[in-house]
Amino acid sequence: MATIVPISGDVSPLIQTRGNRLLAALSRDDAAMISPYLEPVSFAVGDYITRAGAPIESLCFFEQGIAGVLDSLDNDRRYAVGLLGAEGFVGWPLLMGDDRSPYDVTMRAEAGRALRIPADKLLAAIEQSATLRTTLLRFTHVFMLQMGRTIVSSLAHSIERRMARWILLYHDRVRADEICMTHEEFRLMLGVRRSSVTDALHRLEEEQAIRAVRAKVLVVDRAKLMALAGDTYGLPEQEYARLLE
Amino acid sequence: MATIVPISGDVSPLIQTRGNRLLAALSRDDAAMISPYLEPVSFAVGDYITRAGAPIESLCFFEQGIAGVLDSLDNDRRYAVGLLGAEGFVGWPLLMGDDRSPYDVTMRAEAGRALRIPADKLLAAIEQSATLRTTLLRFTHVFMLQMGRTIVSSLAHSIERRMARWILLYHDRVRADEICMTHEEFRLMLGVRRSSVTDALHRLEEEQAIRAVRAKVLVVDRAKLMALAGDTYGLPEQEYARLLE
DNA sequence: CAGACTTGGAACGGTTTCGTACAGAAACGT
DNA sequence: ACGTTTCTGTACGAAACCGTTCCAAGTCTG
Repeated sequence: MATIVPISGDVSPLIQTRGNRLLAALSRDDAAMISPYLEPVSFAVGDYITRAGAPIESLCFFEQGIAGVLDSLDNDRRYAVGLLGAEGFVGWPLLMGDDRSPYDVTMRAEAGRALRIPADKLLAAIEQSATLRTTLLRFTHVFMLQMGRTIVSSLAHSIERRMARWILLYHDRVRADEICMTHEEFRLMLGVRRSSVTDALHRLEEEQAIRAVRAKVLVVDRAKLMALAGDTYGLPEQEYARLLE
Repeated sequence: MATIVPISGDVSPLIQTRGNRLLAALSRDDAAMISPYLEPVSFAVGDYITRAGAPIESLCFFEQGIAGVLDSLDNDRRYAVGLLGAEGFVGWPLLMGDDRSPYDVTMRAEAGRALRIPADKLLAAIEQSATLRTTLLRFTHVFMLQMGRTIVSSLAHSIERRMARWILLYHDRVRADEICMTHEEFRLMLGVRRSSVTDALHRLEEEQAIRAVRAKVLVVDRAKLMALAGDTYGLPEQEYARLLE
């Protein structure tokens, strides 16, 4: 069941290499500056990387797994505002002059592996190196673009089309066509009731874009998903490539 | 018609002083570094400050007026992803290592006045001063928080409640209880059809939260609007106060 | 003043989505 | 093996929202 399935259709523009892509993009000097402080950590699905309101004590550069960035309303329901994997890191508010995390960040879909660095070490490093700082800020910027597209997507598109987008975002961040996602997981992303998820999944299945089995989604036709997502998918990914490669 | 009406109910936490609040928050040194390059400009309603995809040649610190940050889908419809006024500036992607603007930014509701600085001058300045850089990044961070709340708002709330939120965001950025907003303006923010705006406005009027006259909304009961907006309003504003004052 | 344009109000049927509730199916613990 | 939990499918009426169209009222222009 944990079989690695080759990626279907077009290849995901985001995740190609092992390890964290931001770290891989660093210059030799920048990498040398922070690597002594990087410490490997792992997370199980559901684990919290940060909690809303808590001080940021360290930053995590993911090597595997998917982190969901969640905002909660009235201490009640929670909604995803974004998603990231091995292309990014968690703790960006620190670079933006905030010492607390505004969001819950939790592992989703698959277990995570990351390199963790203490906040003070990284702050010292970006004070020294403008190129390091720029690299990290560029990722933050791309994440902001993703948030922007989440807004227009939720305003303009039906549940089915928004679902296609989220599947793509997950697909980009796993190394297989098999994505572990329960309906409840989708509910978090889409902010809809669980049975609407069921219906939308069935529609995507009828269109042969995916196959859904218990707690899993199989990407069958990536091109079809991209057609459904329209412009709500793609731009942040292109910008990542342009700015960070 | 351009009469200045005193602000009703609780005072807006955002705009109290004249001039740009970020510039006002700068240290003497930081201000001295950039002020030689600041040049006053004005914009009419509808004017573009930046266009999506265009290189960022200058940054604008608003002193008056409201700027809407708009994303467009399939070169067709446009949707607002955020709003800012004299508490912020336009051109933040430059600080994040991007030289192009991802969004259209246009003047809304009322004519604008701003101080403009060439991109290269500002880049040089933030290279010199970490405090200047932090101040500007903090605003960007707060803007990101606003985007996050726009996401949860559009996922969780009805048109009426989302409208209450946008009215508050506008209210904070004008110096009166009179806000110039056509139904078409709301349509842009809410991503709904124009007649839904009409209906929602009527409901808010019935509840005595606002009064709507042609092309204008009068804030009558700010507390009621805040109750409707719930947690989708307030946090970014608090964070602005915490980080920038 | 006359015509053009912008803004707002109302109505239609149709679709999407909601809230809720219930039941079957698969996985899990013991 | 058994009960329990998790995940999924389905159904119901109700509400929200949609696209569209038409018209009235206000504003602007010449």
